[in-house]
Amino acid sequence: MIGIRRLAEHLGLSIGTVSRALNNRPDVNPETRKRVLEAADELGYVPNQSGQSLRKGTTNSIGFMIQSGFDPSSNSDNFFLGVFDGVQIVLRRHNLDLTVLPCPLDEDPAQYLQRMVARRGVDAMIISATRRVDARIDMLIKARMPFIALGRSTSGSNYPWIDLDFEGVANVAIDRLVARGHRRIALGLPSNDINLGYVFLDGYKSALKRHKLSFDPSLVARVATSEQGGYQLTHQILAMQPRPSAVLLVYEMMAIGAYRRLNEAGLLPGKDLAIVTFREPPMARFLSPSLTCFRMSLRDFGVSLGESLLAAMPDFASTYPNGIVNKIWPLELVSGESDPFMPK
Amino acid sequence: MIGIRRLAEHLGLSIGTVSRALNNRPDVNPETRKRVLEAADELGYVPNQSGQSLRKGTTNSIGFMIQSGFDPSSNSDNFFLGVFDGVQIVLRRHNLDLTVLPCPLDEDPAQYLQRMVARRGVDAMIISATRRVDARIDMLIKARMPFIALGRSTSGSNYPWIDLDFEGVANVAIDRLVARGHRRIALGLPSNDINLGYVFLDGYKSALKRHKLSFDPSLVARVATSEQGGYQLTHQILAMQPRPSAVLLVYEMMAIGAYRRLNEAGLLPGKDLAIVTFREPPMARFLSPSLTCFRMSLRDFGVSLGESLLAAMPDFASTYPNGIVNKIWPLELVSGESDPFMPK
DNA sequence: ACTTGGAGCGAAAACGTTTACGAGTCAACT
DNA sequence: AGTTGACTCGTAAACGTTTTCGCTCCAAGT
Repeated sequence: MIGIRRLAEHLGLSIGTVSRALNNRPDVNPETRKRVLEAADELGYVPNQSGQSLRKGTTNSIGFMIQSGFDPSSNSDNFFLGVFDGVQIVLRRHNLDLTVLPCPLDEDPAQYLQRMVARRGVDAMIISATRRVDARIDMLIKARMPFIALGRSTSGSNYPWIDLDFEGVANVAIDRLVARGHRRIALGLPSNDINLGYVFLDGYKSALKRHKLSFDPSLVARVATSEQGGYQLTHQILAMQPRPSAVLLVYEMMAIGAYRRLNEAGLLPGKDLAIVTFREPPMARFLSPSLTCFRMSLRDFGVSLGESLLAAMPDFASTYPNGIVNKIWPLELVSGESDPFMPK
Repeated sequence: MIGIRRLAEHLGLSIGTVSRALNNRPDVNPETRKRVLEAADELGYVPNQSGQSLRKGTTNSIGFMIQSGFDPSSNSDNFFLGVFDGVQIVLRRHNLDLTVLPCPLDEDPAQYLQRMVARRGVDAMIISATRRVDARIDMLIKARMPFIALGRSTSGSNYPWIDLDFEGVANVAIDRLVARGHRRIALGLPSNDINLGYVFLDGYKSALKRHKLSFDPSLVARVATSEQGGYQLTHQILAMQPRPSAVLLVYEMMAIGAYRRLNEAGLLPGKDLAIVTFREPPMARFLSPSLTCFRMSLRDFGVSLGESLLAAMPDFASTYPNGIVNKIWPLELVSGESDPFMPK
């Protein structure tokens, strides 16, 4: 493993000059710079991460915190793998590396993040699964660590975030259901403190209002964001009098549970209960009837996430001069057969 | 952000003593050690990662390389998230952190790994999606970086790996299919160089041999490890004369495609073609008929992975004195309805 | 009383970089 | 001819730790 010292000796130069050559400083002869770069390549010199960041106070890597383990509220498909890819497209352009930090299931997310931030192992942070009140946000602001949150929160005041368009989706979904004759539309929300539950509810309410339908709190259920939750929710719906004719689900896995409960009762999704789900589950097209849901490009989303993060980092403020950006990511309707026109 | 220097000043001690106190060295008064620890806690001192690893040559963090992006041959989110959790259970016991390194889709995995290793940002590596001949293995050996591979390979000679029991699964599956009357059993393998394809084929062959069935190469197809691949494979099977009565698929997503192709042809999985799949897809129970497949505990697997890695690290050889360990992880049959007894 | 030894601590070097500063050379200008 | 400035490059300090070495102090042994 070769260091800058041996590289300099090999070239007959001082380590200072070699360093400047490698870092594209102006005050080095183009001739020598070329020699240095060639030698570095030949000897396989790679700067030592620790030495570099100790001196510079910067690590050239970005942390992406996720929760590890089987959290049923996590997405069912390759959501993160897709997003990582988009983020990296942006980061690689600036020689930044992405390191994913999976918070163990049994550790408090804020404490885990605290540890990671204090170690100074990353220059900036992406946090996911944002809670309605999320201690991590105040913490990051206080620690002056640039970050972006994947999801809005009521914590903090003015910080960068990017979120999916839950309100838009709720509105489009309700519009569609109403147009198809539905009036009593149930809503399945997550039972935990994930903020999207609140935003989704807002969209649901405002859409109802536009259609001059009254809001009935008994139609809103907060259940586990899993197949189990969907099963249980559908069980409740079947017992309601009068029974809702449609249900809007925020998590795709819930739809699977809903299908199962209906099948068990000898009922048909789309016939006895219309179902619309938020994000497209990977098995959407293999469900029968096909599920009406919403679709997004994970890679594009990741790219946008990366760019918004860089805009929040002082070192890149010149290339991404947007400052603090808050963005709402749109989704596209995938029309299925799980919510046909209501039979008379 | 407070460093050891200011911590020492605050205590009226030298930084050497403070460091020794924090690191549980013997030559420090228990009284002062207590004072130091309390002050560190109070002032929120956390050692600077870069300084520490520059001096010690060790980073206290383990890298887990995965492929980011939508590589259908890679496992899904849920697989890795589950494994991460298990790995961390072990690592946290030794104050090690897990950092996941997602290799961008468009970068050569070996080069990416090279970069990560040369930067000295991690003490050891876990690599996944092992190829039959995998440049990463020789590279890691040459760089003297402790590692474990998730999957066997023909590269290298004696290195730690842990792999799923593909041969066992293939044998159990074939036994079951044969017992149910099937004689012409097709096999769906990945088209890329992932090693499991070869191992799985070996298991398939040896099982056939045990049952004194001849091996027919025209029955094994190498297709994309995706739903598309399964669709295409089933398409081929339907055109065969005589048509195989069963198919054994190595990737769960293939089963989805198989179901779809059969449905399109007006045929029924399990009736017109028996289907058995390797690993349980998350939607296994919602397929109709339910899929016969194999199940494993991701967390337990992760724990074993973590322990085997530690055994390969010189610093932990005393606590995990197994040396280089190669392990085959068993899976459990989940009996479904997709491969019933063959009708006469 | 003198040595021995251990316990506890401070001083300083070292890890691999980057960068501020200064020194040297040489051409161009006054 | 002397001054100026641009262009290269070397020197050395600094980043925050850990660890080796040696020093002091004091108790215990001779």
